[in-house]
Amino acid sequence: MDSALTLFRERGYDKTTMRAISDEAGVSLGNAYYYFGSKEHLIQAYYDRVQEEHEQGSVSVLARETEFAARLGGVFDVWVDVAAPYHEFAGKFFKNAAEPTSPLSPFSEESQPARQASVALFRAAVDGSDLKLATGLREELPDLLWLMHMGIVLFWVHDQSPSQERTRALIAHVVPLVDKLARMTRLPVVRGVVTDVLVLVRSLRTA
Amino acid sequence: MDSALTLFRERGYDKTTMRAISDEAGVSLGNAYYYFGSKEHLIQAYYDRVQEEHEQGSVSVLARETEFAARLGGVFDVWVDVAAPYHEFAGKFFKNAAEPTSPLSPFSEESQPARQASVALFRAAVDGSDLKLATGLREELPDLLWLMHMGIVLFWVHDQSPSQERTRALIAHVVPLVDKLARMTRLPVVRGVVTDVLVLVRSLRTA
DNA sequence: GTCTATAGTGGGATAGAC
DNA sequence: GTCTATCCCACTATAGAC
Repeated sequence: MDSALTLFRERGYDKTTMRAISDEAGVSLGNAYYYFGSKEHLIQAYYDRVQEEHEQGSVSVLARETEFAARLGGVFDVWVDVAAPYHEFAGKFFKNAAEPTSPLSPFSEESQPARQASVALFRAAVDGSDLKLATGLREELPDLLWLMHMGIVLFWVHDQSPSQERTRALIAHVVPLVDKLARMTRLPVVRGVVTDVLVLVRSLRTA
Repeated sequence: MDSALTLFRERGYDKTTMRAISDEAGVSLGNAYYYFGSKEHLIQAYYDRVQEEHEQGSVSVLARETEFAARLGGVFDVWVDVAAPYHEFAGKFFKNAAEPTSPLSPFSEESQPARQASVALFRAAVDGSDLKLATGLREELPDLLWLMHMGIVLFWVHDQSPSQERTRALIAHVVPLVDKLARMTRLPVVRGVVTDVLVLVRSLRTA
């Protein structure tokens, strides 16, 4: 995995052959395939690394901040920081992850552990905050925030601005909005809609 | 393109070789490559076909319905109908479209015409309806609905239920919710949030 | 400029010996 | 578990017909 990640970074995903990776790792081609079912499976290393660093990087943010907006924005920002080094060929990764049958898909069975770890991060951001929510929403909100995170990732992958500053601007704009919306959920007028959303989210999850 | 689409449908994308496609079309392999730079370029045929049929199929819906929810749901449903025959290999198509550098990406320069045509469909759904909106929202809403459409497509690609009934259920649940939300935009309490969203959407588009 | 035929190459993936 | 040898097929190259 280390060999693969190094070479991916040096030459890009497409130009890195499985033969080069196995050579670099000092094993035979067949042996590489014994451990990794396909070239795409090696991308899992990148995922796992980003996921792990995202968790570690978020610790200090979540320890420091108490306001919901600061916690959420912090967690989003940390992801952009840790993912940055691989932004150039993240598109290739993303392409492979986008296929539903791929084990790399963020919605796949195989990536459930990573997904749950990520959702847990957002749950921590919510739970440790000052946020007061409509009843029932507290349970589902982390999933919705994870989904929003996926949207930000999609934006980031397409973001060609220097240092991905457009993505950072998006986060800076979106977070206060989410904060405002979340606090509005307790208003009587809004409650009906919140209930509808919760019913929808739950029906999707159970099927 | 017809040969390719037929074979993709019969055996799937991976099991269809370029040789088989060129044979089926009665041309040489080299000639197939003369017109299509790669196997993936043939997917463009599918993309174009769905877009065209989506427009055509939506005409009768938009002529028949006047209520916003019915018009929007109709347009969403028509897409699921026309895309259905190719659902099995749609994942391959989607994979291709997901790469930011790909001309097939729905966000790319090259697919701007198709994207605008699609947005126009949603604009028609809004404009011909009974819907009353907060000022300013009428202009941006079609773009937001197109984005929602992309979300539904994402769900559809991952949907393994028979006849993609989960996607249809999603549409059936989401449309009334959107209708409700859209009508709420004129309420005083909600107005502030609507303005925030509009500012955000506009700032993203101009950059 | 459009097309055919044929002969490659490269690299992802696999079979099967050990 | 590790290897070598091989398959398969997307893709390229080329030479030439019309």
